[in-house]
Amino acid sequence: MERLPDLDPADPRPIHQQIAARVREAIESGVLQPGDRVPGENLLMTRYAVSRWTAREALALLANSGLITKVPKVGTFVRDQRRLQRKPRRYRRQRGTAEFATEARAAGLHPDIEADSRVVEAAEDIAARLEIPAGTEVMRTEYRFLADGRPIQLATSFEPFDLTRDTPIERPEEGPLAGTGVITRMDSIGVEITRVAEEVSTRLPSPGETEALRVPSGVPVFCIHRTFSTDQRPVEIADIVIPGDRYALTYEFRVTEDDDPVTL
Amino acid sequence: MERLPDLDPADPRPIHQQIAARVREAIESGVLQPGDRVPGENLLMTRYAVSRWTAREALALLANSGLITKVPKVGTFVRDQRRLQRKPRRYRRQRGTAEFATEARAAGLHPDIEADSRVVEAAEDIAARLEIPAGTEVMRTEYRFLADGRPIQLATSFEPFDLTRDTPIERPEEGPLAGTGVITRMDSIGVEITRVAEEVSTRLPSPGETEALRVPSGVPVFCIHRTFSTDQRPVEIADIVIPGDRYALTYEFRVTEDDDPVTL
DNA sequence: TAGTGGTCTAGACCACAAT
DNA sequence: TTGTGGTCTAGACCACTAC
Repeated sequence: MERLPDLDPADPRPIHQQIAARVREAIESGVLQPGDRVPGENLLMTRYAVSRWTAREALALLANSGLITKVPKVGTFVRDQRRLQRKPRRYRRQRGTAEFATEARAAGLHPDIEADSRVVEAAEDIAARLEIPAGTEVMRTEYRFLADGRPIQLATSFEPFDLTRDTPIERPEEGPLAGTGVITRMDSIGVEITRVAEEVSTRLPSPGETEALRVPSGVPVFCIHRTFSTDQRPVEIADIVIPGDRYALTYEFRVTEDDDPVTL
Repeated sequence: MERLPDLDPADPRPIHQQIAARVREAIESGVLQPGDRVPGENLLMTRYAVSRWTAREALALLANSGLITKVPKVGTFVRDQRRLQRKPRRYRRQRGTAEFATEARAAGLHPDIEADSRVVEAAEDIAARLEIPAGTEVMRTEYRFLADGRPIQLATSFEPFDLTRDTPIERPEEGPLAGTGVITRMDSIGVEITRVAEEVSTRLPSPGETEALRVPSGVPVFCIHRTFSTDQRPVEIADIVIPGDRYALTYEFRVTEDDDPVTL
């Protein structure tokens, strides 16, 4: 019945770590395939003659490292580790469609975008990133990106309101240019975006993000701070949160001489 | 003595989650500052009249989300959430020094690099990324990057051995060009690198990485697959592992017309 | 020596899913 | 109905740190 090997009495590690190692080896060697049921708490208790806590802790180790998923009242299963999607990050003019929708369709998924815009006063950190005084009016837009109905990306963008006030693109996701992307929209009011900067960090999701993105426990998220700028000033910043298990971010450059900047 | 508020009997959440929420609020509100001691298991047991397990689970929740650090036999402390270092990613010729050493010195740290090179036969995945047949000889180099003696970055690089065999740069970290970076080294044998691609993913560290990088539990790592190419072919690939709590990756582009690629 | 977190036992009750 | 994981109690021994 049980494929898991015995423990090694000479192993100095705690028992729960040894049990976790046995299960891990079974997964990494392919004995247990993604989606397979992992021996549960009861099974581990009897198999290794340990208490509930020890078995539970062993599984917790694996769940926290993202190797397995616990489904309450159903069982524990090997997680699928594949990264299904890519996020090529290039920025071009005249795109005609926003990044996300293009990517999703390329992956055969039906994209959907929910957006909620309102004018707010810029907080300290937002103001600093937009290089405007704190308290200045900005248009803040919260996005939820859905693929086949599942939320897959969150973003909050800020645009200085003095730029877009009383223009057709006052609200990013309304009007004729909805869904075309920042560069196209800004172009339409004569604002030429020439630079993009992204700062990528990673962390475990907050409880709110766990819920909104439905990420399994133990899966980190990417957090991207993106800035679109003209030659003069930043004109849009966005904070983007992406599940780390479903995306890889790709960046490409061309190497140039000396102090000349990079290109692809 | 205790600043933590009482629990709400009407709260439907499990007790350990409620306790974790109280501690979390104390940290996020600034009552507990980074480095401060967090109420330990014994204190939580008496404060909320719960068992050891409940108190422990509450702290485990916070530790797994990276908010606190448990130090065995010493106590539990609020983790410093600041990202101390940046990793500007630009690639230029004639750099003279490898990326890492420059970055570290800029941050006032003493850099140190350990490297171990050997010739191996390329496995399937490595061969595919280098666009060579599997089994071809490659020079594989394992790096450990230290800052002030602490390991802070791991990398494994692969170079097709037919390129560098019997040249002064056969082993990347030996000879006169040690520490100068791939672009400079390849230049010296007439191989002109013109493109760089990075694919960034994130995950929780493997047990080995946890140990090698000494990352606290609950901290994800960046995993970067980097490819240096000439106009003809890939000439170096590297898998880089970086603690996610100490680095942010920055990428900058210049926006270009239509199908023209990106630049900074 | 007192206090900490690490590890572990041996129980218990629960709601829910699968059957 | 059975089995699952979720939650929780009430103990225990340990090694190590701080004092």
